[in-house]
Amino acid sequence: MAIGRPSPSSSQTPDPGAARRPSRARGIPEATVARLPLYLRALTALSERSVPTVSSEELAAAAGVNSAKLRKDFSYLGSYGTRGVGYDVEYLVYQISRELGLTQDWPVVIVGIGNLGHALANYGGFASRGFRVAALLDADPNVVGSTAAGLPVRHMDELEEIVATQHVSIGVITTPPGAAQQVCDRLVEAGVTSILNFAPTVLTVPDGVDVRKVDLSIELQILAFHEQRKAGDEPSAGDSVLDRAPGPVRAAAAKLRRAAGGGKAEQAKTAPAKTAPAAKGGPDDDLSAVMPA
Amino acid sequence: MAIGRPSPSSSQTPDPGAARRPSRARGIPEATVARLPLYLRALTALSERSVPTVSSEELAAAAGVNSAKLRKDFSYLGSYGTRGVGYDVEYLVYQISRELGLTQDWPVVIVGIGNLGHALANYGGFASRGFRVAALLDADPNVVGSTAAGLPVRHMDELEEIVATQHVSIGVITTPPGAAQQVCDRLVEAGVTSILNFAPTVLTVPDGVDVRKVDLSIELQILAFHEQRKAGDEPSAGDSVLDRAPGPVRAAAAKLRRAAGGGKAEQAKTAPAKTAPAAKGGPDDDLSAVMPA
DNA sequence: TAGATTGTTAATCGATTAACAATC
DNA sequence: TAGATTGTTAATCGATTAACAATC
Repeated sequence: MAIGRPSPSSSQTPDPGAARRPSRARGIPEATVARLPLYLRALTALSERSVPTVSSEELAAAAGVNSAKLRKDFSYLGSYGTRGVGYDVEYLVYQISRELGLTQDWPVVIVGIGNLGHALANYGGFASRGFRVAALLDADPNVVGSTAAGLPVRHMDELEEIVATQHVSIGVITTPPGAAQQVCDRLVEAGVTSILNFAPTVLTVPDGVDVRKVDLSIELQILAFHEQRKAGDEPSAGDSVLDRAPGPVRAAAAKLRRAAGGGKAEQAKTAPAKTAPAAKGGPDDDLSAVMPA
Repeated sequence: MAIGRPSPSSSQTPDPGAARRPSRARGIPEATVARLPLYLRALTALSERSVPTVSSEELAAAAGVNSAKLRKDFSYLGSYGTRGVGYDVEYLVYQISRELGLTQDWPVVIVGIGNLGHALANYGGFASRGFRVAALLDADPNVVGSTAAGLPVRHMDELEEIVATQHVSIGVITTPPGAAQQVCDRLVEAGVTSILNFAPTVLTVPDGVDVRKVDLSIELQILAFHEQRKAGDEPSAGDSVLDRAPGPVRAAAAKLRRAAGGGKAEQAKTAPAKTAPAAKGGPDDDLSAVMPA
């Protein structure tokens, strides 16, 4: 039960782009890339406090990782530290910023200005690091024309022109799930090659387009999984004696359950009736009939 | 870490293995747990279309993963498929739901009712799968008393009572970063053991408490990293000939740069002047002086 | 039965970590 | 110099994937 579970990729993105990209751009591992923003944030805080240098130990603590990992991560960027001394804060801020591409301007469009779109438009961290909201877009005539975060909401029809003239390469999708793929297609068609998806849908994109997703409900479900196991009386699924039984016993047990037909539905009271071919027992079935006492 | 909440699954069979179970709950890999919600979503869609069975190939496509991975994932749960046929949709929906703990009710508190808190309170996916907003909380007297998503915003002072009486074990933090750790401490003290953090801060929690974070600005920075490399005109950092040079050459180059003192600032125009001890050149320095043509 | 598809194996790949030589 | 701390190595761990025997 690791504390923090600073989820190497809280990103929760199975990185759809990674497969076809020259495996790892520049040889920097994805896991390392995902941590660079964390280091940068910690370094920025140190910088604001005018701290001149920091050791891997201190910086790692601030970023919530261990120091060996941090040093390994930095080793992919180059040798930016000084043995016996540590890292120069300002210098490292600059190097990581540059590595992440934050020394340039990234115009972004947000599509779907509902509650979440509003929240994102107002998000301070947006503008802070090179990202700039180029436009807010919505398909709903009732929303178009209103303002959010001081910007007018424009109609989807303007998408192509905005992307082209403002050189937008990053799009944020905050539409309802039903509209997400369609919006995604249109963004890609217009020239956007990186998409941050807040809609709970799997997006299909052509090669060369990166998608990352942020999914509240998935995060909550992962928490629930672990929470369920803290409570003490865990469901026994998959942890029954069956799991530790030798192969032949398991096979025999499965066969018996199949023959019996309805054992599972009995035990798991709210389970749907099993009518289809896959009606096999899971490992949490009552196996008292076939297991030695 | 044990908290006083009703046993979530008291109807389950006793678990003889619980006592000696290793830390990783049930031996299901984290990566697999993180994908279960994805499978569940795809299965739910199939269920709504009354599709009775699905093959690993079809389901994998719908979830955006490859089928070998899906079958491996499912193998951790048990044998819920039928060779030659596939998986029973309804049955699998139930099994995964139960595995994730979604067959029980999860009351959740949201702390910090700004734009994002509002958005989350209104988020449909929240209620859909066992999660229920038990309370909205804020410290600002101007916000307290207003309503969001039909619920009254209550004062932080009520936190402890709400958590205790409603058996809340999951908290969502949508406060400004400066308040996040303090709010987190208070949630933990009150008995919350799972936290979903939207504030851009690293939270420190005691053992037994899980934290997951959702961080827009980190996601954007990761996209920017990859985007930068698509553009074609990559910065040369870390990709210079130096990286491919043999050790001795690198060492010599570093030494020379150190002696020269200001080489880097020249080349990287916006780099901060290097004044501190760690003022070494990075791999993108101009090395023409020491590298063979 | 013949065809289809699962569940599992084993090879591979990538990420983490402790330890320590290099070196400031 | 002596102490401190990096950068790197190597061991380990965990995740992915293709392939295929088992079996419906």
